[in-house]
Amino acid sequence: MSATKILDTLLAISRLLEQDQQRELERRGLTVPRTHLLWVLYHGGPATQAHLAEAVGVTPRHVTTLVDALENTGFARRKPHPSDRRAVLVHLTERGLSEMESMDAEHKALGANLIAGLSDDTITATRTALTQILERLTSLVDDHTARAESEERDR
Amino acid sequence: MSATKILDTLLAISRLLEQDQQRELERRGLTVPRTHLLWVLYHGGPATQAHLAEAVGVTPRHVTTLVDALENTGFARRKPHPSDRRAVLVHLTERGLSEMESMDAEHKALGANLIAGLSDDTITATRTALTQILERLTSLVDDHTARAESEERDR
DNA sequence: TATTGTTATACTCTATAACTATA
DNA sequence: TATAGTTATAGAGTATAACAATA
Repeated sequence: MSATKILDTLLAISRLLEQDQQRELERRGLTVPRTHLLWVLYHGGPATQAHLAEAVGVTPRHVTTLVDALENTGFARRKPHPSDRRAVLVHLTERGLSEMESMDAEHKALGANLIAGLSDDTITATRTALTQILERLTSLVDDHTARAESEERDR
Repeated sequence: MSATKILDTLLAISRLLEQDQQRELERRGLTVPRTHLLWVLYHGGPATQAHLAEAVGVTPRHVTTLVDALENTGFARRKPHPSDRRAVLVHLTERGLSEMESMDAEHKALGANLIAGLSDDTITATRTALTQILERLTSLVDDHTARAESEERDR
């Protein structure tokens, strides 16, 4: 009984989730990074590109590319910032908003569907395990980040 | 207690696993798709590019690009196919082999690390839940694939 | 002087179509 | 005629560096 069984199953689930997500997005004319940006707008309201770069975790330059694409496909729009003439505010169009709403609903349905039929005990134990795994992974990634940064400083 | 809690945790874990993996690969001078190809060579031995395209799930043309990159960085090599002069056999270099071995070891260590300290009952329940989730996701993706294909035929 | 966004350039992943050499 | 791999072309994600306009 290999110790990596759970990790392997998690990885298999990750791949399928990503695969399914990508297909659903493609069907709507979206991509993962663009949707990530829309998601930030959906939850945080109109924002400057500098803010979006920070929130999505890409360079400000790349936000320009993503917003260009989202404007061309009608999911978002730029408008001038009311008080800072350097900046723009990016906001969802009606189409962008309704896509986000329906994706939100699909997400909730999927979550319920995947665990339907499992006993309460099983669900509770799973939640416990996943929470620990998430914590360990988080600290692991933090460690690696710290190490990478210290290596960078050494150069 | 939202029904999407487990799904959200799974998604968070997926993101971290991918993030950590990408950083480890970058440190070694690899990318995810290139590593996927090396992984196939590691487990299946030398292979033609046509076979790799099938195994990795990309176009034969793209295998050319990936193998070019792996040759340039010294992880794999092409050699002529002994009996078919059209084909080449791609095989790991020593460097490619040793990287795969160390990644394999790290993968096993990570799997053990993430669940260390959890009770046997918790682990068993988690395994049950993840197995069901994986099954449901698989059939869901299959459904979506079938639907996409039938839509394609309608065009 | 610092910040916001954009032009310029480059690398990687990925695909389709057309072509060459060989089966 | 079919198969293996490559040249040609293109779209998307992503980054750095240099630059304009504004703060």
